Amino acid sequence: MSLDRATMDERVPRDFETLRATILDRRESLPKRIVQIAAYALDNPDDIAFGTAASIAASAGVQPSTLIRFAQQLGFDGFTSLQQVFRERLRERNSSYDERLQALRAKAEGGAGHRAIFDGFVAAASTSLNDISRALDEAHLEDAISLLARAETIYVLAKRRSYPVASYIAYALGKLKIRNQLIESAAGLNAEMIAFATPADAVIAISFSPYAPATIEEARTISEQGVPIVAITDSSFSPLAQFAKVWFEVAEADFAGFRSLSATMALAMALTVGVGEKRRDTGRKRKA
Amino acid sequence: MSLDRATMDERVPRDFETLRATILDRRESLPKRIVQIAAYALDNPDDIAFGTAASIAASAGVQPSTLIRFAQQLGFDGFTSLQQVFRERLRERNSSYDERLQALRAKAEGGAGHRAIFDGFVAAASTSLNDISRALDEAHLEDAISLLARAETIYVLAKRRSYPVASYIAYALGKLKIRNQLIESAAGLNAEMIAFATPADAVIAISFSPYAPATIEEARTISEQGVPIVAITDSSFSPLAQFAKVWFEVAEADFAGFRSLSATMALAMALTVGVGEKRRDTGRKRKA
DNA sequence: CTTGGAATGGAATGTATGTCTCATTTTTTA
DNA sequence: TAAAAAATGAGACATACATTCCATTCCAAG
Repeated sequence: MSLDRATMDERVPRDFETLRATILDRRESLPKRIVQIAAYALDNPDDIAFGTAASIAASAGVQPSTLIRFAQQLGFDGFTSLQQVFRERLRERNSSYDERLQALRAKAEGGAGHRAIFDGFVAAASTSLNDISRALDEAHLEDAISLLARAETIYVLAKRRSYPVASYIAYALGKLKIRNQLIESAAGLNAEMIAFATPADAVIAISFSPYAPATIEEARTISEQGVPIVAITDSSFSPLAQFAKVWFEVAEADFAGFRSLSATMALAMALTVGVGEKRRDTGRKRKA
Repeated sequence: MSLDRATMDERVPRDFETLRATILDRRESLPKRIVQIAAYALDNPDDIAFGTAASIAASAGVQPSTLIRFAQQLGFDGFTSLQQVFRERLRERNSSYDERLQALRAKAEGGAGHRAIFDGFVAAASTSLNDISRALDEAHLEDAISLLARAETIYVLAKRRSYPVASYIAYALGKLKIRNQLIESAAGLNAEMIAFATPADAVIAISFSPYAPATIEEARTISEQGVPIVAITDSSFSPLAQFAKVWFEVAEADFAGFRSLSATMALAMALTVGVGEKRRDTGRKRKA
C-alpha cells in the first residue's frame, strides 16, 4: 500500500530541490494520473504554492483526491504539507534582483569599511548589466556587426575612461585574427593612423560624457573620410552619435564618481565576437 | 463610514508598490490597530501572502476582524483580495537571480542571432559579479588597501587580457591624484621602469591563466627588490600568488572563450577608491 | 461629566477547503 | 481468460476559514 511506503520512507523531501529530484527519479514507477500532476507541479510551482487543492486539480485535469494521493505517495501526510514545500520555495528563494541590489546599495551607502566600497561597485556593475540587457536594441546590434564584419580593418577609438574597453576590444579582435588598429593617444601618431583609414574600413568609437575632445575630433575627421563609425556612448546628444552610422546608448551606473564599465564591456565583447562569427559564416558561404 | 470611503475610492491598489505607497501615505490618519497591522504587513509581506487571517492576526497582535477592516480601509472587499496583492508580488517579482541567469544562458546557448552572444556575455558578467560578491575576503581587502595606501608610487602590472583592468586602475588612480605607473609592454622599457621601484612603493599585479610570462617575470623581479605586491589572479596555484603579499582569487565566468572582466574590474575599483579614501583619512588624522 | 461616534474585541456563521470513503474502471497476475 | 490488485472518479464530511455581527471600550466634543 502506498501509505505504508510513505510512512516507511522517513526521508520526506522537505525542500523543493529534493522534491523535484524525487519526482523525476520516481516518474517511471508512478501511476499515470500521478505523473500528470507531478508534471503540472514542476511546471507550475507557483500555482501549487497559492492555489487550493480543487483549483489545482482542475488546472491539472485531475480529481482533488488524486492530488492528495500524489502528496501521500511522496511521503507527505496530505496536500497541505506538500504545499508547504512549494511555499517555502517562494519564501526562501533568493530575493528578487532589485531587492538584492537595494541591499547591496544600502550596505554600500550606509556601511562603513572598504567592503562597502566594493559592494557599491558590484551594485553599479549589476545595475548597468541589468539595464543594458533590457535596453539593447537588437536591430542596432545586427547592423553594427554587419558593418564591422565588412570592414578590412577595424579601428578602435577611445580615450581616458573608455580606453580600457578599447584595449579589450583590440585584444579580443586580435585573438579572433581580425585586423584592427587601436588608436591610442600615447604614441602621438593618431593623425597619421587615422589618415590610413578608408571607407572600406570601420571604426568602433567609445566615449562618455565628458567626451574626450580628442576622441570627438578624431571621430569627426575619420567620418569625413567616409569611414563608417559604430559608436558606444551615453546619450543621444552625444557628439559621437552624429558621426556614427550605428550607435548604442549605454547607461552605466556609477559609484564613488567612477562609472562602471561592465555594460560597455559586455556590448563590446558581443560586437567583437559577433563580428568573428559573422566572418566565419560568410567565409563558409563563399567557399560553398 | 469607512466602508463608504472604500467603495467611493475606485483606485484600489492592485500592485504591491502602489499598496505600499498608499499605506505609507495614509499612515497618519489611520486608527492605531490598523497602523499596527499595516506596519506588520510591510515588514512581513511573505507572512501576509501565505498565512491565514487568524495566524496573521495573532502574529501582528490583533484580532482577525481588525485585519479585515484594514483590508477594507484600503478599498479591498476583504482580506482575501488584499492577500492576492501580496501573492502576486511573490509571483511576479522577478524570478530569482539564478533563474534569470539560467534563462539568459539558455538563450545564449540555444538561441540564434547575435543577441544570444550579447546575453551570454551579460550572463557571464553577472555570474562573476555574483560569485565575487560572496567570495571576497574582507580582511584581504583591508590588508591590500592598507598596503597600497602606504606606497609612494603604485605600479600597475598587467598584460594581454588583464591589461584593460590595469589601464582603468591607472586612470582612476590618476583621477584620485595618486602617483602611479602603468607598466605596459608596448614601450619596451619595462625593465628600466621596474628598476625604479623600491620597498616604499607597491605593485598591483593582475594575471590570469594562461599567465603572461612577462607579467610573471616582472612580478618576480619586482618582488625580489622588496616591493610588496597585491595580486589579482584566478587560482591559489597561480605563480603570482607566491610573489604577493596579499592576493585575491577571482573566478571569472567566460563565454565564447572570452572571460568576463566585470568582477576583476569591481575589485580593482574597490582597491583604487579604497586607497583614495584611506589616504584622505590618514591625511586628516595627521593634520589633526 | 455626559454623550455621540468611532474603534476594538470576541464570538457566531456560513462557506469553501482538504480529506476520506466507496463504487467503478483499469491494469496486472495467475 | 478469470481473478486480484491497483488506480481512479466522484461525492460525502468534518473542519478550518474569512467574514460578519454585536457588545464593549475608547476618545473627543459639548
